[in-house]
Amino acid sequence: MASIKDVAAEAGVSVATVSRVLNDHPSVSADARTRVLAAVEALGYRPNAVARSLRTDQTHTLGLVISDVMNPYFTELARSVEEEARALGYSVIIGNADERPDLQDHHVRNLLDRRIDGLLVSPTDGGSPLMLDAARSGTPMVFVDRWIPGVEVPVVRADGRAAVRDLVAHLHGLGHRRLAIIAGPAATTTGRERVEAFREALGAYGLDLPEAYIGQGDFQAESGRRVTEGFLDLPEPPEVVFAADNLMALGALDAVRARGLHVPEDLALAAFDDIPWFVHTDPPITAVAQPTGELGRAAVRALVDRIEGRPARSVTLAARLVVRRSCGENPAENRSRL
Amino acid sequence: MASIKDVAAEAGVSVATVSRVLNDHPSVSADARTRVLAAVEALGYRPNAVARSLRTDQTHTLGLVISDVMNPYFTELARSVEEEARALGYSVIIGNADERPDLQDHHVRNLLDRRIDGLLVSPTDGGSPLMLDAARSGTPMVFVDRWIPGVEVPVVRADGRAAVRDLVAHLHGLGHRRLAIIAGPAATTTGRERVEAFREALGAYGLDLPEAYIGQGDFQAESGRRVTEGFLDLPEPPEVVFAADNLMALGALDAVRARGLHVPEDLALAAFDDIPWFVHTDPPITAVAQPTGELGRAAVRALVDRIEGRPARSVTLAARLVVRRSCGENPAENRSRL
DNA sequence: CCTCCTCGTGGAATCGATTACATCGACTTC
DNA sequence: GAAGTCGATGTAATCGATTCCACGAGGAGG
Repeated sequence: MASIKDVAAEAGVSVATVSRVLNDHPSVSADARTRVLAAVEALGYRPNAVARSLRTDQTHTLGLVISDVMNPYFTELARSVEEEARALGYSVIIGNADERPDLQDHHVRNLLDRRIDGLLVSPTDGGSPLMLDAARSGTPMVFVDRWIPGVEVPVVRADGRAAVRDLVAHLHGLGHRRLAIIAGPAATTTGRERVEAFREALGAYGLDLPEAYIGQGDFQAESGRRVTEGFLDLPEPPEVVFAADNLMALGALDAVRARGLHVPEDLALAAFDDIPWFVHTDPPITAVAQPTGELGRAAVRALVDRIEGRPARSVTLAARLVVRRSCGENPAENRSRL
Repeated sequence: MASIKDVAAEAGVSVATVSRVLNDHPSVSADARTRVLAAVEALGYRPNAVARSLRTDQTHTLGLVISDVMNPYFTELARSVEEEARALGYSVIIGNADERPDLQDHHVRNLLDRRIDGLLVSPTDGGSPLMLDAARSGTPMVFVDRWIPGVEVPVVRADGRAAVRDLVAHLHGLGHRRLAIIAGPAATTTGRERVEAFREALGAYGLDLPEAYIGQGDFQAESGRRVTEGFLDLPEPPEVVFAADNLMALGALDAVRARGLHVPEDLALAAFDDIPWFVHTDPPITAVAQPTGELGRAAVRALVDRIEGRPARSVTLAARLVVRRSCGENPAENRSRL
């Protein structure tokens, strides 16, 4: 592969001049510029990004470590992150932690070794020593979706509180009184917050959330299935199950169906995170929708602000309720909604 | 951030010795080794992967350019690619082409500039000059899922021919005679092949595939919807629609439902590519399942073989039919299948 | 005892870029 | 006409690693 020296030789100038042309530095004669450009063209020269990064100490690369690529929510997040990053002149390297702290650490270390300019993380757990180090050591960092309390890092996330209140109002309006939740891991902020928001919203209607109605999931479909089976085995099963993410909702749907029961007649179902597939399930699933694309874009903007020396602010966007048919039909409510 | 010089100073040895310890070169005294290791620990030193890559001309990184990350098939492929690569000591940088040739080129160029060790591509189109160049220029390369005919690059893919025959047998057994297909872009191999396999299988039953029953899609949901509407508007609409990928099947489902019609009573539906969500749609969708994970792993193994100087072979794995309820029920067939 | 290996080690070149500094000619300005 | 300025260019240092080569010490073999 041709290097800058080959180009310099071909154009009959020094490597410094070639570099100047390539980085369009002002003081290069028109003549030299055209000769260099011609040589570049002739040799099919492309600058070596590795060498450039070593010298400039910038990789123009962002690292994104997410908890689970197979989860459509994170897929969409990753996509919007890459789009915005590209628009700002950065590439993105994605690391999939698969909800495993050890894998998360592996990716963080790998990205740090590659000297990425900044790190976007949706932490799987409460914060490994490595992550805390990274945050302190000065690598620009932004948390997205989930975060680690007590760490001085901007957070970009959605607040589901209001939407969960709307959801509970919807459920209450449909006559449901025994509401259960499939929670996410307590080690994650989203895992804890969603339970809290749910409990708080129930409180507003004089309902409480008994221990038996809090199932411990791990954001994967299988746990949704397991927890739902537990609920159905209760002497007094809940009337509604609220899954704290989309995959666990899927598992819940499975569990209900496996018993020959139906949603919403036998058990109503709602989920946190809206995804395109929820329109097509049987029945379509009512969900709390996060502004996923906007989250990804805002996170990248915040991170690039930090990288380029501007102050980065935390951002919180509102989630909203999308009513479909999985909790039952109410003639008074808007039912044209898909 | 500490460099190898700092470690050398701290340990009282030369940088050469530090490097030897780090790459466990045999001729280093036990004493020097422990002193270096202690210094590494004390300084929290991590080798700079950028510098290392510049010197060794290896990045231990694979590039993966896929057509559409939001498509669950490719998400799963990407996941298995990353897993296998990690097991073999490589990282993966994913580029999402979004079915756009210009974006595909952008990513290929970017990855080449970063001097990745090898490239895994599922080409969006028939082959841009850039891609052909890359293939010729010696960068190890492997095509996965889709490929470009006439280019000397190993291909790892699934052969759906037998499964499509099984599908047509299934449909024929259910009494369907008017079968239509929503094809993928003619620029892609999978787009063309699936139509061919379908036509061939129909031929075996004395059925043919009229032009009117071949709808041109682009592997995105919206095109599935549009084509299906076209089919439904035909004077003699088909009894079955076979979508050449999962997203177009989703669009087809939408279109049917939007007219107040039902699958499979009014129109049967089958898809190429099986995904977890097909179990949960209404009705569950019959699909040709590719061994996606195995494809990803085989592709990585082939690519790493090429990178490390071993010969790489093309691999073709068989797809299989998964019967669900979207084509109608047949008492004679296995219906316990989800 | 001398020679020849082997082992452990350090010095320095190298990878491919960027960039500070020096140089040189031409032009302005008094 | 001398001094200073400015634009275009080249030389060489530099980034952080790896690795070739040289060198000295110590042991084996004759």
